Amino acid sequence: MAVGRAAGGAPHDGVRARPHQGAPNRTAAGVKDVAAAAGVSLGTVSNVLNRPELVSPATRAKVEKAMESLGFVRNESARQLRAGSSRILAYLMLDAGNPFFTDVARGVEDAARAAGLSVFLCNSNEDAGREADYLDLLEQQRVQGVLITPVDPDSARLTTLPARGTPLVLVDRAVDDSEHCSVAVDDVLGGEVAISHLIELGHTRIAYVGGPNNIGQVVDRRSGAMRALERAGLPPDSLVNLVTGALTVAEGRGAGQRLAGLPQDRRPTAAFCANDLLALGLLQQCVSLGLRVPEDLAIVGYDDIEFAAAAAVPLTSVRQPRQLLGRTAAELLLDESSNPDHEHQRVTFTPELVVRTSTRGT
Amino acid sequence: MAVGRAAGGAPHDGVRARPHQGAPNRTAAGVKDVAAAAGVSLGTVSNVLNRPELVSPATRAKVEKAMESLGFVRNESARQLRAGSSRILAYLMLDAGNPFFTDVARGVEDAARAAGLSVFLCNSNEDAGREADYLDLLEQQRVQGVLITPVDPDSARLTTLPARGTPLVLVDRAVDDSEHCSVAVDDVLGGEVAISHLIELGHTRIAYVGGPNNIGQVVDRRSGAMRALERAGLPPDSLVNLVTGALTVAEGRGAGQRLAGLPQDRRPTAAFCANDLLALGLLQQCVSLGLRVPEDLAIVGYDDIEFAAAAAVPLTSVRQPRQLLGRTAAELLLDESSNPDHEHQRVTFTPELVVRTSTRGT
DNA sequence: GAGTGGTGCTGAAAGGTTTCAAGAAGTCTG
DNA sequence: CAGACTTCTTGAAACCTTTCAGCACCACTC
Repeated sequence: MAVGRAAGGAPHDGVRARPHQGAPNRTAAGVKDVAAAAGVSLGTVSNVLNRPELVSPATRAKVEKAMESLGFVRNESARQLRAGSSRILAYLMLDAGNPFFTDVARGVEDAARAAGLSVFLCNSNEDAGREADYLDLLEQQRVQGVLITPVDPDSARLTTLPARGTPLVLVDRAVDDSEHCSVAVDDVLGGEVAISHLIELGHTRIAYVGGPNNIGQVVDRRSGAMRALERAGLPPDSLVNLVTGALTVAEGRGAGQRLAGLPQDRRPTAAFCANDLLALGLLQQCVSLGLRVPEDLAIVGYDDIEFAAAAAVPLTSVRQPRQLLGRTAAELLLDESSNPDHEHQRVTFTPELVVRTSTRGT
Repeated sequence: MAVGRAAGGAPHDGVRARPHQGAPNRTAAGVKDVAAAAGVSLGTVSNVLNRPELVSPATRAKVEKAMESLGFVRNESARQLRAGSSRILAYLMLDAGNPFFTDVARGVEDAARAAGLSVFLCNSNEDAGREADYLDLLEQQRVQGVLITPVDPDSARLTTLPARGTPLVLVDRAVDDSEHCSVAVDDVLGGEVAISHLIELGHTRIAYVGGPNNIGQVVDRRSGAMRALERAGLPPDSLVNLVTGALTVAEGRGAGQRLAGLPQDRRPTAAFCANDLLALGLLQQCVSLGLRVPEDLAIVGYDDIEFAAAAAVPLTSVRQPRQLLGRTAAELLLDESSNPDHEHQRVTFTPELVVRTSTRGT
């Protein structure tokens, strides 16, 4: 058994074991037992559970008392097997550690709750294998529907699921097919807005920090950046690619290290990061290596997470309507799973640049 | 149907509807269909699924081909109903938006994955009602076990679940009973360490920012703070309580507003926050209202989340072994659910003070 | 060639719930 | 008071899988 270990290495008061009073674990009471205890039939118990209005108040009370005293807990597997429907939605997130996605999740939860459903969160952690495992699991569970911000938007699984009857809505990712609903923010536009802002401020050598390149958001935001350059008549190599292994603070620090290490005449004067986690890491590392932000390096992030405004230098960022994204996606999913005339839709929101000190200075 | 709305209010390209090719939705193929297609019996298909080594390679291949071509997806409800066991753990988090808990969740996931199980994340969002709903749901789902950071550690549900056969491990909360395993960090000690640090720096009027008071962590960290005062021979009213409604950045800002509004001779010279989210909000607000940190106000946070180091003024904080916490909890849960000789344990880790600019200055 | 052992497959039962057609008891209506 | 409704309750079937005792077959062994 694991033993208490201190954060700092020194052992603390550690483990205290106690006798385990032999698990009662008697097989749980079922509807049958409740029926017997209440002196009614099995069907009546089920009615109390599912259509209480059909049961006379007296009988209902009897049954409910029996349930209470037996500690009856309905077996959801059996219910779902027979009834054929689940009361659960799942949101398969790209990175649960990124506040952007937890904000989206909050929107999902609100919408689901309003419809009387519960939400299970799953975290693929930017790993295609985990994503695939979770999709298999969710399909086997026969959940009502799946919301997903995919690692790989071209995965075959994304089409087989809905083809076999599990509705699936793409979140923060638009796909140009007619297989799914999707809810997204225009990432190309977001990239364009960010870079245009930097160009207006006079920057002509700009780093794009993001990766890996199989993540759609990374690619789209870069193409928006390229579009902005083109529009401004700047050559494509004005954008210096700094490819990261993930969209995390740690990777941002790594990028900062690389950037600060460049000779000053080749170093970009501004950086646009594919998300705020990268931007915060980059910012922190650059500042600690002695670069001034924004004088030596202007930084633009993406997502405008709550921490962006509280950073060492408040971060200019591209804001997305996070909760609305989640709410809308959940609503589309609910429509798809319950409305026979459902039409797939692609909803696109517009991002908005929030300018702060990291580009504009004080 | 929801319509695309721009983050900034201006409509964008909005919705694009496409015809929905009449859902095939043919009732999914079951083992029976697979058996028929492969020309074997039902039991054999089940064996291929669960004990492939009992089936001859030739037959197995036939069956697998049939599964493939029929798009067979095992019905997990039926499996679980018959087999009686789930392959899922759940972690019911206090606040999915707090990076501390997502780090814990990562540790849980790693341990579960190593044991071949999957994890569903649920978010109570500091709401006792939601927490209760989720516990009901999870019990009905008959998950293998539940990890929980409870809103209310004294809730009756926390004892009925294990009494009825669903193992439950408390995370980040030690309870002094013999009903559960628990994994926690010594919050009293953490509070004491934080305040001792401030006292050493000469502070004698210190604010404690945290709430609501039904959250165990808030209470424990405060009693640690009181203990430190006592030890130093300072009167109890050296600690000024600033009660918040939740442990969030927004509430931290609110507290900052209140704090900065105090006349200078009554304003505390230091603040200890019940977590880093509060501390970051407090820091941001105070700085923007013109207070210098740490000169006018020293700040200590709690959790040492990744963003603490990247804050406007890098934050002194009390670090906890987050992933280890999750991993250990999951291991205890697995032991409880599979080892008949399981003994409940209470594992306690030691927190560690990480000193940064927000107290010590540059 | 009768017995022995092993391998691979079968078929029916079981698991806990919901559903539904039908029965029972009670209430009106004329 | 008969008939027509209502209102409740019942019991069996169905959902899809896993499990397990047992059967068929084959290859050996003495």
